[in-house]
Amino acid sequence: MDLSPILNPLNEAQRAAVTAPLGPVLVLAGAGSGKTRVLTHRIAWLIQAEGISPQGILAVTFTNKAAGEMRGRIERLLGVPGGALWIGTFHGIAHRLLRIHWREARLAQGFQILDSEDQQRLIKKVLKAAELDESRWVPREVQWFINNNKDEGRRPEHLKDGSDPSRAQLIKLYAAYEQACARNGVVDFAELLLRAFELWRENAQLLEHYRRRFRHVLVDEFQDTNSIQYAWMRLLAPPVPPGSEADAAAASHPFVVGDDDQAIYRFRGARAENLQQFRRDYPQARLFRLEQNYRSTSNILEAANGLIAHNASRLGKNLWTSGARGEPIRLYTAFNERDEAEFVTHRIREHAAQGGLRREIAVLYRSNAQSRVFEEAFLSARVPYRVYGGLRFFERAEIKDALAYLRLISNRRDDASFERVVNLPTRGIGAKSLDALRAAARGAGSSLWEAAGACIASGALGSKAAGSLHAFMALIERLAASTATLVLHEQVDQVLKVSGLLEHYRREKADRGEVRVENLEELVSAARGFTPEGSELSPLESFLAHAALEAGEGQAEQWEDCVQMMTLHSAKGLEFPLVFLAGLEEGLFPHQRSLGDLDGLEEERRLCYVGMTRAMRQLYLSYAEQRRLHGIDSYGQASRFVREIPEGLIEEVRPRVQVSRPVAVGRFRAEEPEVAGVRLGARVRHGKFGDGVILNVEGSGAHARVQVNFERQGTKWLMVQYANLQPL
DNA sequence: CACCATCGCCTTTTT
DNA sequence: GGCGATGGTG
Repeated sequence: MDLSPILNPLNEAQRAAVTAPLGPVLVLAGAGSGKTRVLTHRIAWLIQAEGISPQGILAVTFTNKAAGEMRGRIERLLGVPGGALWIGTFHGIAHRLLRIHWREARLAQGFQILDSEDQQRLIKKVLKAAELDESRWVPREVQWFINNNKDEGRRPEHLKDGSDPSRAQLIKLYAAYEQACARNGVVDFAELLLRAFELWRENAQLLEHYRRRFRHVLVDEFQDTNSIQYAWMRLLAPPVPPGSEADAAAASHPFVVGDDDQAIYRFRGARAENLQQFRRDYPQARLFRLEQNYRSTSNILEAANGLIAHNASRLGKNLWTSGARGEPIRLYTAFNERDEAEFVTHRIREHAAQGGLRREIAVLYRSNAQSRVFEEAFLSARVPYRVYGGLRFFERAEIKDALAYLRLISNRRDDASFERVVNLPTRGIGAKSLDALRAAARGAGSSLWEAAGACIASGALGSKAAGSLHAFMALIERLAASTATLVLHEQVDQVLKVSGLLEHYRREKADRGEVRVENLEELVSAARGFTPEGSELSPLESFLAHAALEAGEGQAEQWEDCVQMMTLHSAKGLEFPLVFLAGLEEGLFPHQRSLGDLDGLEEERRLCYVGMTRAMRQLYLSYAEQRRLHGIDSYGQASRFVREIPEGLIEEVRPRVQVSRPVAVGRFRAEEPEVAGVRLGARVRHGKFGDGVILNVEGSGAHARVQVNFERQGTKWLMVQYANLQPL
């Protein structure tokens, strides 16, 4: 067999990792060092050189995008379809297992998946049922508590309240939420993982089956695994205790690849320590380091190295490149966020004018909300762009409405879907009737659907409401029966029409409704283009699971040459010749919420590192001195990350004033504030409130307002015009 | 019960 | 700026 296509493109370190003898392997791979290449070539190597069947290989990634890419690369490498390989995200693979073994996992057949919004809705319902005040028990926090415990593998019965009454309440809520999920036949993201773990832990035979089948488990982005994912992998590929070499032939061979400097998912329970844990659990593991970067110029790499060196908790490595020094990193200090967007637009047009492709360009930002200003600028300058993430297709309200009908058709017990559409379009089933239904369902421990049937039969509802409800139930039953024989997209189409949903949105006010109708039509074509996989599910069920697991990227148009816009998180694993890293301001990036804690700050720094190392040839950094966010203006300072980049690598771009040394902290334009003494951070005296410090400035001229933190009175918003502030 | 206007709240990142 | 809760009106 000719192995040269597998081995030739590799450098020495890569080749060593790819051809490592069977046994546990840990690859520490820096940004741009060919991590994905090593993973895919290892798989090809296993198949072609070691003679491993593709069926015996399980490859796990974190995003659907990465999974798709890996499958494509392997197919190209081997020249055959990689259908037999199990490649997917942790969630996707867990889902696949649970579909096959729903009985053993004690799940409902045809269980459905909650996305985080669905989960939050359900939590709100649980709170309501428990008659708890949402201001005291914030749904987000309850959600966090539940998910966090699931990510650590803890069920309510494992938790101790430590005689803390509010903790005790949270534990109760967790338990109540679990019951609600079971009643409704639904499963959230964290549950997929935990359930798949418990499935194996509690079914020795099943586990044995999969251990025999998947001798080769490859995990990408290992620094982003959480406790339960690690435990799951360890269960599948258990460490061989020293001295039991006799079993070596039957051993599993985990091959994990990661980079502690790119750990950016701590907020959802990821534990970068799993890299070290792996070395402790698999002491015989071979360690490979990939430190040669093939992506970026040395300027960019040095800057990124310099930045990340400010993190204390690192395994440590030194990325190097033999490539050219390249152009300096450019820093643009924008007047405000619109100026920032215009600057970027301008540079993009220059790039295009010189024959560059727009798809070579990425605009990266910390949070999705920042995309809007760029979109507006690109729109008016007619720069084609594509936004990744943000409001995704399957997360749109009208799509979720349609999916709720479909879910109800495939599972009557899905209360969340029931509530969502029982009165949409309005059919005379109001809050009162619903209250009665909920009470009945709670009393009987049944689903809303069952309670509805019972209430109609017992005459517990008014005759009008009972009639409407009956009509609704008949509609669902009719749809279920009449569409059962249709192909998927006709099924979806029928549901949209017969339910009245399409008509409802058609009648909605002008443009808003129009977009929604278009989206609903898009849903039909999505269904048309959908190929169900696996035989455990009906096409409809399969489609619904797909909708939850893969929220679907926004408007595609992949063939068009577009500027790529995305958050730093979704940029991981990608590379672009030209990168704009925007919004580098204290409070925005690093984000306000991480300023207080060191671990959070280090994660933000890694995020910045990830962003910088996406750039191949050119990197632009920018920040705005004034930014309007959530409707209010505030003044910002350059992010500390800018200052942490070694001097001499950055060149400041200043169309108005030439300043050589960048980023003096706390500097403001002299001409900006129009009222004397009204500057951020200035001390002022007020006739009534006493002395204070200016925290924020909003508006200008006669409408200018300032937020002042008074020593005695706390913070207040004042009209500059009337406040008569004395600068101190 | 439906519809509309208003107010007050929050606001990171993803499967 | 966007959402849900709330309250008033038809």
